[in-house]
Amino acid sequence: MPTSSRFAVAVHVLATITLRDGAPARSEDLAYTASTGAVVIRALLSRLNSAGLTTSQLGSGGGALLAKPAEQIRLLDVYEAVEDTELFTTHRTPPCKDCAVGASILEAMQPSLDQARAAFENELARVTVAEIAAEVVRIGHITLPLTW
Amino acid sequence: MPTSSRFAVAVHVLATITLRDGAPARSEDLAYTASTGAVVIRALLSRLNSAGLTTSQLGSGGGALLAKPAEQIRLLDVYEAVEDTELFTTHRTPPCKDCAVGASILEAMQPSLDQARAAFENELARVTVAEIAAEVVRIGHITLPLTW
DNA sequence: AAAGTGTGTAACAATCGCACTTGCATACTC
DNA sequence: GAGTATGCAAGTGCGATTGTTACACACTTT
Repeated sequence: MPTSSRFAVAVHVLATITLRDGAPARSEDLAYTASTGAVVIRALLSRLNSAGLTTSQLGSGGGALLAKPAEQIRLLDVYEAVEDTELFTTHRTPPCKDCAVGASILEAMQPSLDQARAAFENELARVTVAEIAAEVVRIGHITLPLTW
Repeated sequence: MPTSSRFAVAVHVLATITLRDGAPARSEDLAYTASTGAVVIRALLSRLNSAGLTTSQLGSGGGALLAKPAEQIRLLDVYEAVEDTELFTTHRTPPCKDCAVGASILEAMQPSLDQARAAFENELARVTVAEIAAEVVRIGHITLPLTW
């Protein structure tokens, strides 16, 4: 039930773009700070674009930009844009329908799992990319605007 | 990230043992209701044994038993006994320490991630195996004691 | 004590998703 | 038009999960 590293990297990328304050961020530069490859970042940005969180400018001087203010991007939005898998994985092959327990175990568990997921998502909805970016500035004593 | 079905299967197994009401459950039978192999179940039970949730009886008529009342086994206990990975996965290779954002992004995110995880775990701590087993009985109109 | 039963564990194959890399087409800016 | 940056396809490597076979060990029953 773990997340991929995409979520953490996506938050990293979005915080970085936020602190660029309007200057486009190239995928190659983003890849450098995130210690990964430019193609990985572009795949990530492709998901963020589809979710309406970022846009991309082609050509010289281009790069990634936020599609809306960082204050309006919640970590939950990032999570949903980037994660494919469900928080809870059930039986690889469905349980035996002819067994007393197997026939209803999934239905019996579902409300509890849904509540756990809801609590999880509520917390991610309470934090924005802007707040993460502010924390980065506070912790790292960064002087804005961010170059690299 | 590849996700594990162990948690769902473990709850299934524990609920089944609960409804057996003291009669040992063989790994082979547990494997049948869970639509998997006996060795998979035994590996699962090995973890549950180590966590003090179940015990095993060898020999003829043997099988798995609860180590304590089902009312005292929380879903959180099962989760911790069975899941290896962290809820959030961070960068595969740590972010660039020489970059303004890379140097502090993990520290900046951590409080938020911890809160989400805590909320998630709190919900799992509120439900017991006994309650799941009772739900199975209610939904499936099962007549106790459970045979197979 | 001997036979039968069930667990515990090791070793190996198969599968799947993630991450990385290369290469190239496409689109935009200067 | 030259240069730059994204978008995407294809193939590799890796690790975790799951499934399978095999076998040693321990306990119960007769």
